[in-house]
Amino acid sequence: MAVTIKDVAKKAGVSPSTVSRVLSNHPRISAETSRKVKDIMDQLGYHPNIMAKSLVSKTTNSICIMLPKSAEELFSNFFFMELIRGIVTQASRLGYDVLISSGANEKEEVEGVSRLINGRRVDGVILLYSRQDDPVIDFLHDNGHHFVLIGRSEQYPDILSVDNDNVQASYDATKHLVSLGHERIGFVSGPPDLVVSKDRLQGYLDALHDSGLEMRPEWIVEGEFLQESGYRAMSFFMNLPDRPTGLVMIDDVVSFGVLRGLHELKYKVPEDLCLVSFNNIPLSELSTPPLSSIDIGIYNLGYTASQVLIQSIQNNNDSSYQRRQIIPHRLMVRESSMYSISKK
Amino acid sequence: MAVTIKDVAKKAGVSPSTVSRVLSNHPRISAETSRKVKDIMDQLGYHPNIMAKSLVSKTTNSICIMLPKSAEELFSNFFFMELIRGIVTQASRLGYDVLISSGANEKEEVEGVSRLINGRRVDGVILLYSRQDDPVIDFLHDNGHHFVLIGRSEQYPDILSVDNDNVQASYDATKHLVSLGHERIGFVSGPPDLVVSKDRLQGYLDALHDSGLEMRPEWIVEGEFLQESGYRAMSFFMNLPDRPTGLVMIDDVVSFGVLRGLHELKYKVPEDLCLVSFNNIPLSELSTPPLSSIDIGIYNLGYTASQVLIQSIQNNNDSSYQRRQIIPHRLMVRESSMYSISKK
DNA sequence: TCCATTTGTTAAAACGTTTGCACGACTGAT
DNA sequence: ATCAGTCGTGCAAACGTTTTAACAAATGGA
Repeated sequence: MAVTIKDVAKKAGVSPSTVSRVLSNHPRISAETSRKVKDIMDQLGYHPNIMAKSLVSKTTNSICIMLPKSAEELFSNFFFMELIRGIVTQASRLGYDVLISSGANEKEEVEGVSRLINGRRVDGVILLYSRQDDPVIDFLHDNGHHFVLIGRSEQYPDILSVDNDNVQASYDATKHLVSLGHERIGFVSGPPDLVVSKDRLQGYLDALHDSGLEMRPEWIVEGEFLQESGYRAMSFFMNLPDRPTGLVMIDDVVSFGVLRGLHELKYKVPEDLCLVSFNNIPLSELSTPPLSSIDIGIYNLGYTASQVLIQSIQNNNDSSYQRRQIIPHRLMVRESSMYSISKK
Repeated sequence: MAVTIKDVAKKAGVSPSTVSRVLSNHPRISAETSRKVKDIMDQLGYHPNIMAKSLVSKTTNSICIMLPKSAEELFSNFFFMELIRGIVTQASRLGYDVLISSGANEKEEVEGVSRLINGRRVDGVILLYSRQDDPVIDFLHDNGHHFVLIGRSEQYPDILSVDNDNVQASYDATKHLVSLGHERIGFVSGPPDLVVSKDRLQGYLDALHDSGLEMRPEWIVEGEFLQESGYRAMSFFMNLPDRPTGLVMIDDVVSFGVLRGLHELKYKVPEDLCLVSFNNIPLSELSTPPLSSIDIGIYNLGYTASQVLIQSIQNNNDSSYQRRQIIPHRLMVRESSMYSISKK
């Protein structure tokens, strides 16, 4: 019923092979034949059957995104949506389709990816974030599949990855507060099994150390990427006898929780507490007060991940491409951190 | 190199057909053979080639989401992410994969969908929102493809769709303000070419009419689903000689713009202006003050869309399933609208 | 005991492409 | 005129499945 390459061939009076060659711009096809076949193709409304093509070429021209089970909890939705936009845009530009896979738990995640990869439905996988020990990474790595990690893996430092320099970014954020005269600076971290939490904590520690500032364990709290975490952290900090005057936070959403709590308790930002956080989601510009935040180039992360993955697929890994791409970050200074501490 | 059905067959000492039948639980396969073949399958690590399967079965077990060009502008990111989660979850439960398609403009959108549908890569399409005249809908409808619209089409009232009763929802929101004694109620709408804008405007008008309240053209403004729109609407309203005391807004993000503007101008919410909006994104609970909002069940919209589409694909449309599914909404009353007007 | 049915399996065709090989028709240098 | 090379095209095999038709063996009712 659907029009196939044979229908086109018959009507054009050529062989199916010729039609196929027209399709792929084979050099040894005469301009005349090419034009004639092409005419017939859109006259009949021909569309190549992608499945048949994949079957013989052993390549699917599609990649998949593994959406972690807890996408709704980790980071903000903006983060994922923006990442997906970047991925889809570049993939589509390079002629690749994007599939979304997910799973309710790690086992399902591996099964899903395995089905797609082993079933030859996708050529490669993009992993959206990096847990400390990720069975999906194990699976992909051990079986030699193409994949790229958005983030960093401690276990496999040599896999393809796209990441920010989170240590440096956090260093910058902390130094920004230091430069304003803050000497008591706290840190609100994320789940400890995420590499990004470790890196950002490290940058904070480095900055304190380089600035000759005191590091106090009670000024460091862990949480989730949720407003509640920020809220809790805030009330913890504000009840401390010797509380910090500045805070670096792992994610904007967490900061919103802090902001909300401070507002409820009638504290003033930035006068009572200066805030700097990460990710620079659009709402951080619109909170009261607007939030200083590190822009990590989310779209760019996704875009580059597509780029790198597809490059790797097409060159079958033997490219001289950088194994690890670093997307630049940039501190956006806004009102929430615009308050200098005068040294006494 | 990859293990195929033939490898399994050879090792098990049966024919490929038998292996295939084991795979599909054919009734006329002996329990013994079945077990033996299954053993060999996971001994060899066999995974069926989905492409080959699709080629002969003429069905792909995947659907695609058409992500509109302006996903980043329309509605909030939360909206899309939540929709996608709902879609992917239910699709995966029903054994379907989900592809994301997008395009920089309407022409590219049609091309993308056409390539996927005509190239037999997907069995159906989910459209994420409804413009007044959408060439993608025309294409899918005219060629008899399976698709479901999240939203409503005025042009094709009989297509499969999943939607809220936006007229009623907006009616409820407006009536809520009326019940608090408000008599001067404004409305901030979205782009006029979106059906959802029309419906919500209609509900607002109906409610005013049923309550015997005055409708003033200057109390209705159009905008985008952006904070800026809310900001602009706010300053327009507040400069009116006879300004409204309550506002119904098409989207939470717009409300944030309004909130921000009011805060800058030192107006108080809800005392100076009561606000009710739509979509109930998580942040609306966390704004200052928390925002009254209509929860439209976004996840449910996506979930149901998958359900309906796949049902339609599998029954080839001749099901007795409702053509149009309505997802219930619910007004979440919060501080932004908790202020009664005493009639003078 | 015989025929009809059921049961378990196989051979082969089909799905719609791509591609290596072959081959005839030119071209142009000898 | 011959030969080597190039050009344009076709044949047929291959990709990994599913499925129809066929068939041998087992079963069982008369």
